[in-house]
Amino acid sequence: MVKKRVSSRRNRRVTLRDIAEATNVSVMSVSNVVNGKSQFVSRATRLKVEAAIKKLKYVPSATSRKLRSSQEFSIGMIIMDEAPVFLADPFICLLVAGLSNHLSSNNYSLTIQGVRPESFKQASLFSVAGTDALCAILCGSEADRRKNVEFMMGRHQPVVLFQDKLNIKASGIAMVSQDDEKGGHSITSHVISRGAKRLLFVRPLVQWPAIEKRLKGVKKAIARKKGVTLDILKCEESTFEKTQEALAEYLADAEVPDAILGGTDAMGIAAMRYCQDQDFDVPGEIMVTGFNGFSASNFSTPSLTTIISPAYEMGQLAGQLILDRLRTGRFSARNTLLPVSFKQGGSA
Amino acid sequence: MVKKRVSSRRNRRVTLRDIAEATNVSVMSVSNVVNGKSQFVSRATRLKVEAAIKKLKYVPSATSRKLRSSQEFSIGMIIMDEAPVFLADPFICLLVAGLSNHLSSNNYSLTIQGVRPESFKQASLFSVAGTDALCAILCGSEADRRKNVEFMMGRHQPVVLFQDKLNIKASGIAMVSQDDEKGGHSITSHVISRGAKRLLFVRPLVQWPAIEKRLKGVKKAIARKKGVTLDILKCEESTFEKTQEALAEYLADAEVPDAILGGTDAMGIAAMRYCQDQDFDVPGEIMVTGFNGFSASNFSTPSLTTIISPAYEMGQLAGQLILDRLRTGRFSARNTLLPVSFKQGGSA
DNA sequence: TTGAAAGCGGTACCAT
DNA sequence: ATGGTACCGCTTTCAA
Repeated sequence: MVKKRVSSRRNRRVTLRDIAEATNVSVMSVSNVVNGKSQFVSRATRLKVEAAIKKLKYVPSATSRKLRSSQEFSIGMIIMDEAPVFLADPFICLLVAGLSNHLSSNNYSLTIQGVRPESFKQASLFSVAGTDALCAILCGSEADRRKNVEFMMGRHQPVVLFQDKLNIKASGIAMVSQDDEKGGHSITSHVISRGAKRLLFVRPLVQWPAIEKRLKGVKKAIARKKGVTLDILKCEESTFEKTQEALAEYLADAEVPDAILGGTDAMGIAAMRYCQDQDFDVPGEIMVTGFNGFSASNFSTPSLTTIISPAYEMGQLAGQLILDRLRTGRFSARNTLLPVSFKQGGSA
Repeated sequence: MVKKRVSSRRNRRVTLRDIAEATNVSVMSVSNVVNGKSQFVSRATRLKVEAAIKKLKYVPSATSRKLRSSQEFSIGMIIMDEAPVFLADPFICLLVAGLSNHLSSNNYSLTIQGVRPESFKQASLFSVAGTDALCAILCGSEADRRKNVEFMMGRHQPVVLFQDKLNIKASGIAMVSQDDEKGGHSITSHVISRGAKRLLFVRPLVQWPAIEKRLKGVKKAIARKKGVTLDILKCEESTFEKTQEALAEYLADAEVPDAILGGTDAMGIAAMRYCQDQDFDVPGEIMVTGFNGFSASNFSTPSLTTIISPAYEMGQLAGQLILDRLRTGRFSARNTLLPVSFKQGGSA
């Protein structure tokens, strides 16, 4: 005896079958209508079905489609940060916007999550999200980052890493970065050409590969110059107040630098405002620069000399790489480096 | 004859059944191990299964679980914006971070998407994401917003709206806002108490309900005061340059205002810097204020007098409301208004 | 153009 | 504590 579906059960979701029964059409025809495959459906059937869909308020189940077709149409993005406010940095926000928009226009969705470094593997994204591929921006030591990457690859999904340079020989991973080293070099050369001798690089305590690369560029620019020295100041966090506190402590018993190189725009501006509060003239007595300049670099007086980041484009590019990889089975580029540009402001 | 699963098929994903076969245990026991229900599994079985899981590199399928359990463990968030960079405003970023973190700690994931007003209904989030509930922050006329909300509710999911005040009598919707009217009132009263007579409110062209409420507060504060006037300047976009352009045009043939009230911090700072470039003293000749103050309000000289927004808390609260609603079937609050606070800076 | 049946990979439910 | 089986709602596949 054929089991009859109890269609009167309350609160049951309306399914393709309900539409099929209501219209005396097969489930497949309904499916074809829903998916706009009008080639396989007669006009009469389509109209009948569309009417029933409207009448019964049918909403397709994305999950069922995913399960059956073994595709998630969804990408996960993990943002590692020590602070809970993982979207505080405009760089991250632009990156995510670029990624999200590219995916959206290709009918993919983006699931995001911020995680603290110590609880990376517990991220609910991994257990509950259902993704076709993963993106991440990681901090920490190379060993730590490598472990986390291997964890992601253990999920049998392609991985795109931002702002990283891990040397991993696997076809499932790609990296998208901006040329931080060049940026660090440019901005340092600039202040040196303006006469700075004693430089101070202000950086967050946390190890971000991007910051290390900036610093590398800074050192390279100094290497050839006679009489130019570099101090490095680590700030516990990269907030306005913490940066100023750290700088105050440093200036208490160090010679005043000629130029302060901020690891980010926010740190640069915090430093600049502190110097001004101490009655130093910027850039007359102390030059100050930022990094990853967005609108905020215009907020200060003088405006901040900084390095402009292609963050939005990096997000877009990552989306493109991922979708191509899902289609073709291979990454068209494994290691992309996008150019940055120098922005002259009034602060250096 | 029992159909035997062809386990040699290449590239097939490893499933619970594979683990069950490999360990001579039932599928359910494997499931119970995977879900940590150790109450139902003997130690010996558990160990066997765990070993096989590691060996075969089993990764659970979130989607299958979702389909079977009729829960998505996922919330969607739609951010309506005319600009593609939908995460440009720190208010949105903090809101999203608060929401995401709350959901994550309850093992829910967050899917986000920015949409332009005219393509709201086509958002891929609706068709491909698979969510239990929806959040949104909308702009546009009340009629437009209402249509979009009705569209969301047509998906049979709870909806939480941020910064809105639509009067909708349905149990499936809740609203979470900050007290923008009070904020507008506070900041206006402040500049009036400092002697401002001619006020200029600078706002984006787009209709955000939050901006309308701020303006309402501004007008309320003025209503009782003799000799205080208000002009409203609409900027095409709320970017730095567009704000300054609009202001330049306004000042070309209007009397100089005593106070400029920025609709957001970014607009306030743009206005302030323009005034300073025109050699006006801030706050001596012109006072300037912002709204939704975050770290950027410290970036300017002088720092910006502004209204501090509980954006992160709003996100958290929305997460809490949603999860409660999914558990209990009803919203514990339908219309929440979070307090804002006044922040004294140097600009007014 | 239409339809019937299998099955995606889990969990609910019930029996033992 | 363990196992058998139906089934979540859709798409794939193949036959008509």
